[in-house]
Amino acid sequence: MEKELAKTYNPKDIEDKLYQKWLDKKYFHAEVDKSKKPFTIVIPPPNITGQLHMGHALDNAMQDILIRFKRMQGYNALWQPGTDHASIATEVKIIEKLREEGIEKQDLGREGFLERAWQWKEEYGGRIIEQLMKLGSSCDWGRERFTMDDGNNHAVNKVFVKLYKDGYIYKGSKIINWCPICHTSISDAEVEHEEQSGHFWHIKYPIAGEEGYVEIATTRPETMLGDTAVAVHPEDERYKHLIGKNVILPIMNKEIPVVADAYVDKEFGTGVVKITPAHDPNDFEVGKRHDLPEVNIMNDDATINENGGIYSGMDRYEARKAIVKELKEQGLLVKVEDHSHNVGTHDRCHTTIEPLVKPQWFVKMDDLIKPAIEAVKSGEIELIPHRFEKTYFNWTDNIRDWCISRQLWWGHRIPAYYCDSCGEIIVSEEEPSRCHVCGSTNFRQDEDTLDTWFSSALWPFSTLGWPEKTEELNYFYPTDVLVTGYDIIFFWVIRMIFSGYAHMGEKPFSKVLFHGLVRDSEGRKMSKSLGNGVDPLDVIDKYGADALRFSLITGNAPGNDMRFYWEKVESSRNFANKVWNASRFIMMNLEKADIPETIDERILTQADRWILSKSNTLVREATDNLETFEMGIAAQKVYDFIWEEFCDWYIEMVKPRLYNDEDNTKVAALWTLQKVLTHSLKLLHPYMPFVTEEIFCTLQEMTGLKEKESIMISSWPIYNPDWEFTKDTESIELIKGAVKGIRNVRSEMNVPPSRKATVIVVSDSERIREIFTESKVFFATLGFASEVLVQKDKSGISGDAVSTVIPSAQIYIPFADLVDIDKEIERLTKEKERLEGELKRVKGILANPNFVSKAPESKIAEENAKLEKYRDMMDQVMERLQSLDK
RNA sequence: GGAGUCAUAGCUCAGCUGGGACGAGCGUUCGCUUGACGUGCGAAAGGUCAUGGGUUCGAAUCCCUUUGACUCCACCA
Repeated sequence: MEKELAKTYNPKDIEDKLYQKWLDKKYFHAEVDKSKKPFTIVIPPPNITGQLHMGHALDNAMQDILIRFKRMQGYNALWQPGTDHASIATEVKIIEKLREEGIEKQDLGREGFLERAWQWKEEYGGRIIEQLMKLGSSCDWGRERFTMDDGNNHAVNKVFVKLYKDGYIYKGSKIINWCPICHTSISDAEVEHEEQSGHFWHIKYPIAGEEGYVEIATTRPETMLGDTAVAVHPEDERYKHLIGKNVILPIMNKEIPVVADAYVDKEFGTGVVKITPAHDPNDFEVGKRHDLPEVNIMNDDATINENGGIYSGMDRYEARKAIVKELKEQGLLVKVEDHSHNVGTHDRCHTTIEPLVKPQWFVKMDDLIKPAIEAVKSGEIELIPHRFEKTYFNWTDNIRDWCISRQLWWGHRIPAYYCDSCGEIIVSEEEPSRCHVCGSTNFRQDEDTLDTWFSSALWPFSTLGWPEKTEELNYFYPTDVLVTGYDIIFFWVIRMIFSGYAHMGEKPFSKVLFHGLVRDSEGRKMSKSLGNGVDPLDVIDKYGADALRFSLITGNAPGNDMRFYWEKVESSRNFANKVWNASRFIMMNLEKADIPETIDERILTQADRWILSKSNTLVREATDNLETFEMGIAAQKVYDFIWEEFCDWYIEMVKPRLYNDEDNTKVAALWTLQKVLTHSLKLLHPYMPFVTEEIFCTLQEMTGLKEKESIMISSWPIYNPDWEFTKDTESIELIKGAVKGIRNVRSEMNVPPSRKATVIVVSDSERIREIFTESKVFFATLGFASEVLVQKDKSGISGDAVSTVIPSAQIYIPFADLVDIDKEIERLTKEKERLEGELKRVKGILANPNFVSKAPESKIAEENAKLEKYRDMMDQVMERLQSLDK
């Protein structure tokens, strides 16, 4: 034997070696080949600042499973990899690092900062890729892309200019979400709403020129510095008389009008609302409707600016306190109530966002989104599981314009240029040479960069070469499946879909497969602050990538969150070890024999045909499950088959034949072992690529059967209709039942395997007797029988035997000295009661005229067969009980 | 205020389009140096499928109610 497998499976010995081999052989590489059907997945590009976490591990394991499966099926499978510049996340990290060196971002200036950022990218950008490799990901690394590489920059600029020219991108002063810590605007999708307990301050605003006042209630008293009106509902009888009059804004001592607007809820608060158009999205709208001035009272760091009078320079919360204090002193504070309300925070830093009016760039969404809605509605794009369609439509139906400008440096700089002399805005891919209005040649490029999702929205086609008309684009686009977490439906999935239609005229992918979050063992989100994260690399180090992958995709339904358990990884590792050892055993036997590629199928035994049949069914089912993305179910079936049917039953059944050189069916056993093992390894390969590859290669070397030099390029097993051996399957299931019965009896009586005994099978059916006669040998190894007698009647069986009943046969084991008649009666009585229950159920259902008339025929036949079976068993139990009674 | 998910063995979860829960892993109990594997083998205990209704010959599975847990969306000051 050239190669030998170690006694226990050690992933560390083989994983890196095999991955390197795959890379060297370029198995991951896909070339355009019109003779083959493409299957394409684009990776959700991980962040360059990122460390591999469990979410990545799950996401990539799923993609790798699909890609490997399709590759083996003969598709030209491309898994397109790459990384994301992740503008704000990266910029924040770089700023943190600079601070450690005592440097502020501003000190470096834009150029200097970007230099550092690229350095960072060079240093860390490759790390996450190496980590993905550890998982076994079969990405076509030669095609790796980055959202800020030249091609992507080109794509981004082209899209921006095109959308601008077509009127979909505009610049406008609107109220946006401002993060006072990150000093940038953020989109609605980046705002997280947190329930916070706060207060409701009731404040008097005196009516100008007359006695009295109105009482308003607010959660943010500091914004009153920027109030430019108060509003009441037009139909509110209490305040109708005030409409058109003025009130005096306390502290600022300025007159502001009372306007009528239906936005005001009469029932809520006092029914009078202060209007601060520059600092509240609703008020902004009201302000627009009533043509109110917008008074901005805040700086970018959320301190009060010069418009805030004496509060100028104070932080927003400091100012709040001071203002409340002042109102109290002036007797204008009516009361303070506790109040819990939703506060918008930045999803990155969790700072309370500040709505501010600022000039920003937006994408007009109402028309662009239409094809994206239609695609999912019509089923052209399928979301799996379907329930996410509701989430999807919830967002698309309430779509708002997308704020795409960010006040950051790391990212795609907006390709808009301002003429120095006349201020004309020129949007173009290249810096313009002269102004088309005034002829000036001096321009200033817009300082802002684009939302990081602007470039990722183009990912499915930009990575394939767009805007160039590459043959890759032509061949691999649209891609087949997108695999991602449900948490980025709004950020990414929707934007890719509308972008695909807008720029390619076609969907970016046909299916989106969503998975959930990987939580810790207590169900909490894994997070840095909790310190409960589990590093996938640690898991790989301890148990291997195969075990990690397997444990992540089994035992949970698609789209559901799951918990991480070390125990589960361990059990997956044990499974890998099981496969390893079964293979080792098979190879130990194969090496001494010469197995032909095909054999005369007439020498196959019942057991051989049974396992071939089972394995054949498994091929069909596991393939079907994978086709419908039920990976966990497919994996579970492969696991059950290998461990139970193949290892615990078939291999054990076949041992006597292997140890007996005289047995002329030995070659059939070896042939079957090899065949079924190969099929099993292939079915398992997408989940456990490393262990299956190692075994497959060793097996090939040993047997000299050179199918392929790697399992990952071998062909996926195909269902063979000639291997449906129904009769043999029934026979073996009967034998299994008998063996189980014997083991049960022995175990209950505490008879150790070392004590052999005669097994007597009694059946009046000739067919049953034949089955048992052919399979006598199994009882020796599996049921610890010294000899097996198969007979028609009970002659020679005395009362002091224990027995077990299976359909159409009775099995006796004469343990003369051990038999405790009372115990035997007790056992049989228990069995009798069980059968009585079954019979009652079956008889009941068959006696129901509605069932008999309405249920499908097959179901009725099934129930009739059961009835017969239970009756037969019952007869035997009763007979046995009577014989013991004497 | 909308929407969604979950509630099945001690624990974590599977159970697809309705047809007996031979459910899975871990854990528990008992027994095994069976010539691949103790990361193993065999046997066993353990569930009125949250609640109350409905549809059906038949419901863990479909519909509604209630309770409890979670998540997402949302401009009620």
